[in-house]
Amino acid sequence: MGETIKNISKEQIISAAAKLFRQKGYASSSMRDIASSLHIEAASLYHHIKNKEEILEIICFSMAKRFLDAIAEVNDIYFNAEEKLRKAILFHVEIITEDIDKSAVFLREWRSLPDTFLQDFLRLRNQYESDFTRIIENGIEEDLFETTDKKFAVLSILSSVNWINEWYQTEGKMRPNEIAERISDFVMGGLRKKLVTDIHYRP
Amino acid sequence: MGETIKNISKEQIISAAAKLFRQKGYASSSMRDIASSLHIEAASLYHHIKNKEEILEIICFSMAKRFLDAIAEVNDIYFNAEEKLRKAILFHVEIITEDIDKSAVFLREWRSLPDTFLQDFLRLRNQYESDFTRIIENGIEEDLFETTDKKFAVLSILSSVNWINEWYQTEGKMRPNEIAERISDFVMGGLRKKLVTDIHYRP
DNA sequence: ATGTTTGCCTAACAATCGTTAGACAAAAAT
DNA sequence: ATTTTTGTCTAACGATTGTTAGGCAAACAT
Repeated sequence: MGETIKNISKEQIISAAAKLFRQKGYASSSMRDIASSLHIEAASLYHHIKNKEEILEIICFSMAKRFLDAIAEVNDIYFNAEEKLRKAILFHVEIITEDIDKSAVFLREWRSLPDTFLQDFLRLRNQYESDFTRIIENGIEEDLFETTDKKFAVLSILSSVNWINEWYQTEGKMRPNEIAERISDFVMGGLRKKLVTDIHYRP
Repeated sequence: MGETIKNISKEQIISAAAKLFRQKGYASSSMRDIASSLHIEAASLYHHIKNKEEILEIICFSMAKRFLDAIAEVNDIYFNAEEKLRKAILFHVEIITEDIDKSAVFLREWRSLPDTFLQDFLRLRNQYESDFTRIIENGIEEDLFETTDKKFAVLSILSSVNWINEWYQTEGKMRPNEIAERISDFVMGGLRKKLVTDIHYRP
């Protein structure tokens, strides 16, 4: 018969699970589904992982870490608020497009985390949001941005960036930096041609 | 003992289900969960509905109809593209805030629809998107809007509007029309103070 | 060469799932 | 007054769930 040893790694299990979780959702993906996508039996998974919830935890928290590390880097390096915002958006898009499966799980399936982990997770998510908000605040202080409601602006920006997870395809022709640029342009106010200030515009 | 007849309506079942589907997701909400939230037994549900999937179908398609009717009304009544866009956003926000449970299911849980219904559902969703896109196109023709990528603008707008489902609370102080106004303002380019044209700005 | 560890397997478990059958009482229709 | 319909119930079904126990062969350590 075939080899009995296939040496599946923990990372392979996580990736296979993420792919399924994205397609069918966490609750609808069984351990047998995950196992058979790796051509092993469900019981074999437990040699590598504690249980099903651990898989979800690892995906959600590793992605959270990536996002938080990215925005920390932005705040370390750049000073100008617009540069910061553009770079933050670029990093965000890059992280999402680098692994659409895991980022889909991060964005959608975190609700299935057990209660204690859910609280930690939401803390991290709030941290990320407030780091983003800080950038907008910087922009306002620098007299670059103008917005009535910071919180609102951040949520609009993040929702736009997160939405790319719904339609992005690796085979697609649009590269992450193109996507990030278009979102940035749009966010910076690209849609409307005539602003109030344009009333005074003289070429 | 107590009354044996409670006369639960189909709509009560749908609402109770929507509430649970929002909290725990479709797959993680059992028929017994739905039943016990109505103080009846699971088997009793089947006097009112065909099966579990039917509940999801009804929620998803009734919400889809609301959204499509709303944007059809916008296109019937208004002519100016900015008015259209603002009204379309207002209706969208109103529909979402009117029933956060059902709209959450519409936005998140449609993936669990059986294949045939899923295709119909996505057709309706694309219809809505292209109705929205048409408004942006109108705006460009009217020389009101300026955007490199229409599809992109629409997706950004819709994602921003849909995101309110994540944080909106009925008890919150913000009314739907306030929310719609802020989103509209933001979308119309409220964030950035200094545009390229502002280089030439002379007060 | 021998013993230990690793990585898979088969088999089974209790729990829970959606759903159906059939009984029974209240309400409505005749 | 009798029949029919309606809305619930209890009980059970087969399937599937996450998980555990225990076996066995390959790989590794000594």
